[in-house]
Amino acid sequence: MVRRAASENEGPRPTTIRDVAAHAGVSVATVSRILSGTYPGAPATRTRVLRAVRELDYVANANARGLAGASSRSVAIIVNSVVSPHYAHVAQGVQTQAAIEGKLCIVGTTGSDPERELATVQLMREEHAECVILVGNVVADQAYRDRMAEYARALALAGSQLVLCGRPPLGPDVPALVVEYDNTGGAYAITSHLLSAGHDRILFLGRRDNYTTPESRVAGYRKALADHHVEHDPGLEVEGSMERHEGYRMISERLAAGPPDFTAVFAGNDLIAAGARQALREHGLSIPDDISMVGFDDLPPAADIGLTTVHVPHEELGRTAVRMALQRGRDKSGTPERVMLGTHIVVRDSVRPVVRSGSRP
Amino acid sequence: MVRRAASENEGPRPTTIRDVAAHAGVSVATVSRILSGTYPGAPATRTRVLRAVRELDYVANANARGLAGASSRSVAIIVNSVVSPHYAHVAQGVQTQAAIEGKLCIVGTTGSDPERELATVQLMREEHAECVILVGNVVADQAYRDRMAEYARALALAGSQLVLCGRPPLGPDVPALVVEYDNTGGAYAITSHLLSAGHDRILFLGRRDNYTTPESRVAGYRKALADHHVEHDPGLEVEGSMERHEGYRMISERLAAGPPDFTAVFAGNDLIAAGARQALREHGLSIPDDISMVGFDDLPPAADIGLTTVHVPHEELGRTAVRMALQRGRDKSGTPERVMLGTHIVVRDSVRPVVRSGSRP
DNA sequence: AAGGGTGATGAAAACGTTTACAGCACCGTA
DNA sequence: TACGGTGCTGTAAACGTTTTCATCACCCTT
Repeated sequence: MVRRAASENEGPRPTTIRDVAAHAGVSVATVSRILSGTYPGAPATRTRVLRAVRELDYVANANARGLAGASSRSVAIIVNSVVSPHYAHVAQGVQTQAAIEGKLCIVGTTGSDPERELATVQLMREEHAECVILVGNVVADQAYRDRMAEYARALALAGSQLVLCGRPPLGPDVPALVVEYDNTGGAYAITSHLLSAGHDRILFLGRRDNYTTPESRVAGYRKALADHHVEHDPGLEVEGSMERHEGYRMISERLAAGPPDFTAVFAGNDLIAAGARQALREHGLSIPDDISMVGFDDLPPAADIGLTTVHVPHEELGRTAVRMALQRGRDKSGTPERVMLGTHIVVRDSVRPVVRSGSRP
Repeated sequence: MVRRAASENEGPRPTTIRDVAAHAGVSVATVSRILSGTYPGAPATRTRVLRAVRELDYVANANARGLAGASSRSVAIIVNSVVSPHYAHVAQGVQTQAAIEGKLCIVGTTGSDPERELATVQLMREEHAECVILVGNVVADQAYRDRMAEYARALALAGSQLVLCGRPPLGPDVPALVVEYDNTGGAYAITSHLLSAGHDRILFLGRRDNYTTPESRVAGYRKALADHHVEHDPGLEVEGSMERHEGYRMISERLAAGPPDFTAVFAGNDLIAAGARQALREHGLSIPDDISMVGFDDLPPAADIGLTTVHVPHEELGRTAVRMALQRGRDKSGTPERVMLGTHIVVRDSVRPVVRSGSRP
């Protein structure tokens, strides 16, 4: 808040809409109207204004614009971490769509810390973004649902729209949009792929109860077993989180306890697969000759190691989230509140048919 | 801009500082002062205000705050793409430091399109972030320098601070900060590592003139050769961009032309290394038994394929950029304008000493 | 030629903060 | 007891837009 006397020139200040108006010989209202595209305006005036804008290198002040009630020019996304490939791809999708719509993207990271998540949501509330996209796998208990419902209402009050991305819906009376992808279907399909190749001892890596994503994947795995009339051995479901070193640990511990009692591995995601693969190799087991393996996500490591996996439309998730939110901002009624995107298998080279010893005497 | 009659209640509206003031029985000025921490205030008042904030679930309006002249609460970063690991890690560093300082992070992506870069910078100018961090490798011509200088001045005028991250400085009179890392030093060190193992035919993959990053890496490579008195064969420098498929292409084309005339490969970055490795394998050459290989960046693919490489402090780049910019915002004079972070070799398992045929008759 | 409509423009009131300035009570000192 | 000082607090003026409402000029119809 620097006071400036007319005579005392303390350096240039940014150009305002008033400068543009003066330079073009019109009122600020006219400039505002022409720039926001609300109003065609007389061609002559229009030209003069645009020239003034160019000559003065004017850009609007987003704060003033937001304050005066115009719709915000930004969307927000909250993720655990930007370096994790899944989040990075979703963020990329959000970015892309935001750029197409001429909007900016605000990113917040939580490091899976609920405390920081709350703090970030508060910051987003301050910012009045058009929507806040919350992405990622979470604990699916009641406390979580309550917290999300609270976020949704607070954000709605601030003029934002909460979008849950890859999370389950909260309930009918919570003002939140949901974009999911088909975890269960993908897991079902790829488990069937293994079963068709004759594998009936499939080790599932990365079970984690109460976490929505691994839970859905396990569900697809079990359903496929059941539909193929293969007995379900709970001992084949190994608990662990969705990280590379966890995949390494799970296989190492298992093989330390004895020789493999499985012919195929279904890794909860590609990172786990990469870690598991390394552990298998260190035990002299190669993929796919000794053990078949599939993953989930179809992220960079998968192509590198020739992994058959389930493709998840990461970027499309982000883009859809933005599209839905903005469309809903325009037309409150006609837009769906929930969308589920499909997943599909990508076949590479990590699965071999089972050779049954003694089947050909 | 909805008009509200006192009687006609059209749904709740977000709490403002006025509501808080009324609820606590003080003036808005007092609330503002206490919340911004400018002023201690009387303990009793303080308590009352904070309670009112809690009870009404008040969060400040960032637009109003920004407009009224308070320093912005956000930093901005512009990258080519969020999914590219290098950018993702820098962005993560920016995120982390921003969160520590209680600030939000605005991210823009350009897809290496100068047009979009300009548009993004304009959006950032509108946003009045405290700093705008521009990261990435670029064409190092005069047009680029002019454009950057223009950005720097425009942003400075809008109250922002331009920070160039991993780019060379622009000149003394341009208001920009620079955070670099030692490309040449790292390339020198890892080339020396290969030379010490007896390799004197080292294929450099990913030369690209006028691009700052590969240029610096080639420079380190050449300097190491010279210092070790190894003749420099320009035919060993292969042109290509910094992508995985380019590494694949470069090796494939070379091997299609004849048997390898090199014993080691210095890939311009880890992605090139991954692609090159795949091409070598498809020609029946394995690493490190047949060919030694080193990379640059120390990003995820490197650990997976056991690649000896140069570690780049990606996250630290981002954090340093934010720290420098904010510090400079506080204390205009005392802070440096340019910082160079060190790089160092990470030895894994992709280099073997040369076995000279005939050296032991 | 008068009247009604239409389209472009301007004046001014918001939006929700921060902050300069002024006021006011209270305390310790002269 | 009067007086300057010291802390708190309130009043009100910015900040730069958008938007409502009013005005004005002009053209088409009758």
